[in-house]
Amino acid sequence: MSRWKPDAAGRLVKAAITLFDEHGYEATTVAEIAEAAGLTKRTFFRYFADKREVLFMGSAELQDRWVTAVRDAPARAGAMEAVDRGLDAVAELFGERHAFARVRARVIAANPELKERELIKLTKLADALAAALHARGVADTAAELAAQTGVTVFHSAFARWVRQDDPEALRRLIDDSFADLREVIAGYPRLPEE
Amino acid sequence: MSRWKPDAAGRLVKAAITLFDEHGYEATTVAEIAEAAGLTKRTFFRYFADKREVLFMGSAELQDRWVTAVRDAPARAGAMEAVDRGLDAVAELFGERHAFARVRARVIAANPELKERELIKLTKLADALAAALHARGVADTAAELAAQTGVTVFHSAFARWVRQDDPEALRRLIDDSFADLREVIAGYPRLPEE
DNA sequence: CGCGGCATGTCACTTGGTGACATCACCGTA
DNA sequence: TACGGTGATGTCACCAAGTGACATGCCGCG
Repeated sequence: MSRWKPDAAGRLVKAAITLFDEHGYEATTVAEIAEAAGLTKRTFFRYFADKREVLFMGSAELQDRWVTAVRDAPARAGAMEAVDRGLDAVAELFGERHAFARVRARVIAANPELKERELIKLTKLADALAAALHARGVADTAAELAAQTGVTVFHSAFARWVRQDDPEALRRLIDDSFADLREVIAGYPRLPEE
Repeated sequence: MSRWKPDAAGRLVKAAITLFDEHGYEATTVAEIAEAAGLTKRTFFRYFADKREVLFMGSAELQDRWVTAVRDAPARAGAMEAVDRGLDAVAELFGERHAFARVRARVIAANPELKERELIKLTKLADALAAALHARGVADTAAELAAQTGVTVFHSAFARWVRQDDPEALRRLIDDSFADLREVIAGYPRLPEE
């Protein structure tokens, strides 16, 4: 038996999400989380840069999958299509984590600090996607906008996914968002009256 | 002569942006800002909920103008067009603040915490716009997407505006972003090859 | 056997942020 | 003129996030 119980980071995440869900994010101190995981505050900060970060471990994996899929999309696929390919991989990734995602989403929704962190993660994700598109030869601004649009669509669909019960519904919800977006954009500009 | 020097909030903002620009955001303490403004730390927190907020006083005005313009757009204007109407008002608002906006943008860009705050302000802005669109009869998801898209376009254009020298260029840059976006979206989906 | 690395603990410290209470010029009113 | 209320500010004590320096002690390796 080794000196320490294994998976310290995992224990911290689990303890954190449990306590956040029970008592709220603000009311939970890092010391409490650490204690619940059988560790100390100092150790918590060795694994996570700050208190919020404990809820965002998985975001790197999301980004990796999506970016990889964009890079590997067929050369003839346009920017938006390449982005959409990534969403297949992403939807699959979340399929089995519906329950966890729901709790996590509830905790995040209840706290502005956590929403901020989520938004910056999404922005970094968009930046990474834009870079991947750029590498495919998409022009600068177009890459940026296609990436940001893909993230927006995903975010919108994800929000609905955690509000309903079917873990398999994510891909369909994404398609719905895409369709709505296309309609919204297609309708503009109308005849610029004046 | 009144008991206190006037415009405490304004003095705090000015002191803060100066110090942030000179020494960096993190290296500047709230106590230092307050002292530079001839006040105390406690008073700083009476005007601003936290240290970041001192850089985001103006965002309420941006939101008000945009939302108002959306509400007042002609009834027959579509969602995206109503959003675009607001951008006229917004572009005008920023015309005379190019210099200040540049310093502020530099400070924000240099610090992740501040970027987070900016993102959540933009999200709240998008939410407010979506609500205004909803009030115009636009369907839920469509309103959300149109609003978020408008904010994305604005943000992209704004970032380019502070990187160049012409204070009047904002509206044109917005139009450029819009054009790029339309092109990106219009190209998708191609034939969904299998 | 001994030694060094590495995950963790201990401790002291800075800073953001808050609650409770004190201060005191200004203003209206008797 | 005196007097009491109001409101912006100051003072003080405190909590929690986050960090740097250093201590500890199993584990594996020579």
